[in-house]
Amino acid sequence: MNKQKISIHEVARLAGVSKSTVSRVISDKGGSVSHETLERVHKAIEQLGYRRNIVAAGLRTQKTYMVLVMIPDVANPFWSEIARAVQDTLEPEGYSVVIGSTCWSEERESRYYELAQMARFDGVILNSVTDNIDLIKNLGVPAVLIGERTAAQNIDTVGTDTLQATRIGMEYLYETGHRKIALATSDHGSERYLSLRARAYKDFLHEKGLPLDPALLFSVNLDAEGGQALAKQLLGLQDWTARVDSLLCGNDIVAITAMNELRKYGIIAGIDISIVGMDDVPASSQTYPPLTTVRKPRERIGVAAAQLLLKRICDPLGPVEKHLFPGELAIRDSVIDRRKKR
Amino acid sequence: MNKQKISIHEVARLAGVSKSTVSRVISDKGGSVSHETLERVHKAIEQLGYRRNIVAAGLRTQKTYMVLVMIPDVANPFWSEIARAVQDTLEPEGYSVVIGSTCWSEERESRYYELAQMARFDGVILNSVTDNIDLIKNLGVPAVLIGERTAAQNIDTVGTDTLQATRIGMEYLYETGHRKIALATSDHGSERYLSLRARAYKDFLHEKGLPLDPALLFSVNLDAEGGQALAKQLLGLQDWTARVDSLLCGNDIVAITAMNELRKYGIIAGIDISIVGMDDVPASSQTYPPLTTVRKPRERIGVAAAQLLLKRICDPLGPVEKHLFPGELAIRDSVIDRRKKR
DNA sequence: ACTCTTTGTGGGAACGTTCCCAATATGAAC
DNA sequence: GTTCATATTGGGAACGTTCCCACAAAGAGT
Repeated sequence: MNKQKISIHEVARLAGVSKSTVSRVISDKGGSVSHETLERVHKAIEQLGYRRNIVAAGLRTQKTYMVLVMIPDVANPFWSEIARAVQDTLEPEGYSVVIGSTCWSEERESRYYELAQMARFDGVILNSVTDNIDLIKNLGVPAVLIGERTAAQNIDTVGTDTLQATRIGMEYLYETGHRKIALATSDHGSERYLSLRARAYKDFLHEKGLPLDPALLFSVNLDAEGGQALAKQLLGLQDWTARVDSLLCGNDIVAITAMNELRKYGIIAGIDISIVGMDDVPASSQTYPPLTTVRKPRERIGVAAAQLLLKRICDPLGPVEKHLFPGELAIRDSVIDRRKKR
Repeated sequence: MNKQKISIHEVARLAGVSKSTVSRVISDKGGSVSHETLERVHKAIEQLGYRRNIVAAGLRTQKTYMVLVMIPDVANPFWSEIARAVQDTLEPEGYSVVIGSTCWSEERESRYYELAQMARFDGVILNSVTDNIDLIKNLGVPAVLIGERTAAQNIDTVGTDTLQATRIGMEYLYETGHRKIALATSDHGSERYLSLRARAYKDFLHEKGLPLDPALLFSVNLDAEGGQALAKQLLGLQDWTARVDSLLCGNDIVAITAMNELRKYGIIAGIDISIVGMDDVPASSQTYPPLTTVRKPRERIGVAAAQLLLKRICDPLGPVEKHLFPGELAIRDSVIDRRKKR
């Protein structure tokens, strides 16, 4: 908190130039300033300890060069790695990236939506739990969605191909001899994971001529508590050992905590039941046993989201784009090879 | 991107009042406006789809009501939980909290320092790797440090009592019969963890009359790679099994990855070697075996940091405060009870 | 010498909001 | 009726920077 006001006026006075010249020296756009004048201004800046007020610049230029990345769960490395990739991509372009943590809360989302609407950010990259897609569309600021939303056909979107990712998890379980596969996904947002993953799951079962047991479709929060709940629900399923030989989870956090919860009851992943995660966060290779999972290419997602946002900032009226990247299997030790038993 | 300019002037015109009256309606400070006028203004706002420009308000009031939390490793739940506590504390006070992820990079820190200096944030809460403490002191914006820095005696600080936290880890190991304790800490920042934890470590050994083997002081990055490096360095230590019976790690991430790395060589935590972590992040109870660790009260840290920042914003010249909270043991299964063998 | 182009500089106004102060009206107390 | 206090409103200026446009000077070409 400087007691002495130091704006470009004071710098201009000391350097013996106009405020326009000072502005030309300090602003990103610049302009022609002679070398001699440049030095005089820089010396005055240093002498006075002047610091540019970018709020003022932002008001004049209508640009803040700040981008908000709204992520629902900071503690999940999946999201933090996406944020990092966004950062790596946007910073060289002159943008500062900050993270808004929404904690899966619609109220917290609203708070950041308000900031975005009120000229605080030049763009927003987000994953959202809101059912009110129009809210995102009407932000009045360039936005890129991470993760498929069937209701968001006219918002730029980047993500993993949920159908394909779920499918390769199912395929791997099938190929390793599993026939009684349970699916654990999320009921956040009515048209989200539930329908896409459930669809892939049902399609696959149908394609292989396997029966669909609706009770094997679990809906839990995609966090640690959800993983614990999943284990409990599974154990509470009547005659579950006869009905379930494997579990495909909506993310690694759920898979890991379910795995550890089941161990408390003597049920060991990779021995008694097979478990497959989704994401391939760093922790999944650190579990015991290491978790087989479907890797989501989060760096690619982050980079693509950032690039799409840059494009949208340059051309607000350009065509909507959607980039879905395939997942890939990361085979570790949590899946039993049941083919030996056939 | 509205094509039609809608500022308070347009609202005022439609509502048949002055811009001052519109400002009184929309601004946080408010002012007296008759009920009838209030409704007219609100109707005009809705009709025009007006959105307040808080960048403009920020320039006038010299306040943005945004607080930056700079954290070095978003993927470490320790930091994300602190950020959440900060958020929970500051949001009801009218501040919006955003996270700047520095990724242990001094260059990235600098970037956010610049934003802070240039009037973008009302306050900053940070952990920092920079050796240039004056940089933080001269931010010109209220700042609260998380984590002890001996060089930062005149910056508000909140953290865990590193000496005490290290001590109770050592005590627990000692009481369970360990006499050859190795310490893994970080060399980030020359006066940081290394000296405080090393000091507590050396003091404790001295107090118990135990010999100090300098080779048992490991310095690694406090991340997953560091944990792997730690395991390798330990195994590369000549005659290590005779020299080390336990390992106190600088954080849980290091402990967990070291534990898993050692397992690859048939060395099992809780059976062949004892391992204690630091932090008690959620993952530490999910390991196999679950990790004994020193819990850092991150919610308390986050709340205290936020409160200290509020105080600093209100009174920039008030006395410097420092709050160090004690760690507490979270005893799980990674420590061998060696007392039976004495 | 004259014309054209480029470089460099300065002043004014814009950006959108808030706050200060003056003016007016109303109500209560004497 | 007079005085005082409060509620309400409006206009101007401030906040700090950028950009537009005008002007002057210098250099190159004819």
